[in-house]
Amino acid sequence: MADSAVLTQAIDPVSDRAVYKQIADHLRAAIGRGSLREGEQLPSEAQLMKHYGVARMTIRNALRVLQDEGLVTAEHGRGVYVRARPPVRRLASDRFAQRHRKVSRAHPPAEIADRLGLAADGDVVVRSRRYLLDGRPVETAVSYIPADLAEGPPIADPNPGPGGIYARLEEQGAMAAFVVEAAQVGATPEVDMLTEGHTLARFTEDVSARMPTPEEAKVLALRPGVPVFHLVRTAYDIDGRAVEVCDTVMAADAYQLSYELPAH
Amino acid sequence: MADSAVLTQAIDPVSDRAVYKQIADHLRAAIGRGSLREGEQLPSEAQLMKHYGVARMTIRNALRVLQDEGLVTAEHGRGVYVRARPPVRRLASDRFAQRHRKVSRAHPPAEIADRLGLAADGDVVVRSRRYLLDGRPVETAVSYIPADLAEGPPIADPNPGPGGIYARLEEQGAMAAFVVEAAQVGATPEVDMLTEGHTLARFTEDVSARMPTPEEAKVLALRPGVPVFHLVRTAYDIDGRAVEVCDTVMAADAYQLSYELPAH
DNA sequence: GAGTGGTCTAGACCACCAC
DNA sequence: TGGTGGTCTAGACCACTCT
Repeated sequence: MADSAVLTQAIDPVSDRAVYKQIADHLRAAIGRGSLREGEQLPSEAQLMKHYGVARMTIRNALRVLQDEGLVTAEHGRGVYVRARPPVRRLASDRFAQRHRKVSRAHPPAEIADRLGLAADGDVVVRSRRYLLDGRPVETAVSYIPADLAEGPPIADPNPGPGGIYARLEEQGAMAAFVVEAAQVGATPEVDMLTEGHTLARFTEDVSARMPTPEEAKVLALRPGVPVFHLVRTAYDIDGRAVEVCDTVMAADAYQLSYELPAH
Repeated sequence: MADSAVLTQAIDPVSDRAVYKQIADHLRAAIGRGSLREGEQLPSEAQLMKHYGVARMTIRNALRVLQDEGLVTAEHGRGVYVRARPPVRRLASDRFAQRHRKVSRAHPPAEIADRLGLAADGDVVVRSRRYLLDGRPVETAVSYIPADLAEGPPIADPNPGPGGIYARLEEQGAMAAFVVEAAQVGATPEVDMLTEGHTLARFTEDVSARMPTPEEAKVLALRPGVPVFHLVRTAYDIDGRAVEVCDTVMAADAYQLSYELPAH
């Protein structure tokens, strides 16, 4: 563990700045200058109480600040550790494994129906899946395709069988398969199925970032202080019809989205 | 204020789930089903203590959970309020005002030099600016241009004068101006200057999301629980040379990034 | 069993806001 | 001036981890 001697500064109790914030500042500075290195354990709460001469809640408030900033993580019964900065990972799609595929037919949420140009009671085929990166769930995705565009057994079968969706589609002959690669995003390698005559022309992607809902935090096993990307991709055919909306939530510490844009 | 009668459920003190989490669950559900509406004030801490029969710290822990999730905001001396969900704002560039322009010449950080294909001691022109949206600072941006590509008075002058940068460039005749619009992003309307012969061909944008550093939170006046977008855009000319790197931090509650991608 | 962080109590004083 | 949230104290018991 880090010796608490690395924390030489004293607290000014008459300062306007709250004591717990001053302590957070000290600890943050110690991390910043490398006195506390990545992965290293911080002094325990008891040690910090003694070192700074304050009550436990004050120490805990200071540590909470650092946790909220994503600088440290607390591990119950073990200690508080300096967190490695979220790694910048370029995604290679082959590192992904898909699990928990689910296909169903339903009425779409209003916002989705709107994007698809459907009536609120229009039928869509819904495909949900979860992506794993090195065994960790990092992304959930739900795609919606108007029911009249998605037909036949493949869409109803979560497991396309040997050769994947391509093979099934070619056997049928009546379907066209499109590899949907969102430019350089790589984040959402996707195969979608549309009935013949619908050639994909373009996509739009709307990207938001926010803190996760409790459910998202649970599903994605997110540590406190990790936001999520919320990405909504709409695919249009050459007639300008929206043929798919894909709604994706990603753990932001596992992704860097990369886009390639023409200067035009 | 919301009547605390909207919170009808009781706490199970023998449950495994921590009491403060149960209380957070109750309040979250009340917000979710609309019993507590956007902008509405929650019962005060004192009322909640009485209602749930717990100590103040327990209530405060519950409220902290909701704050971290971005569902409520506390206002000192006033109360705790249900927060409006981060508005989806399509950006119109004319809503932006630029302030605090600063132009300087320096050695670039290692990562920037790397992207520009420069030696670590190479000179770059650095332009910093801050964008305001409805008077609120929502974005800070720093762009780096290799010094040998950016020449003459305009680049050294934060205030280009009447007619803007274009006019100055045309007067000089030796420079070409490029309007750099990151496709549909709209987030970073940008005018860059390059010496003649450098025609922009494409951009890459790398997008991350994370919690802000304390400094970023201060500069962008971020409320707790609001992450930031970190966007690094690199511009390439037709020869494949990186001619500008723009490093941008944006308040995630003020932005939705929109990208238009060809299906190719 | 010893040490760690997680939760909770029951107080206290303060700064800020609205009336 | 009274009510609000912000900070802080000094305890307590618990669950978890490691040895």
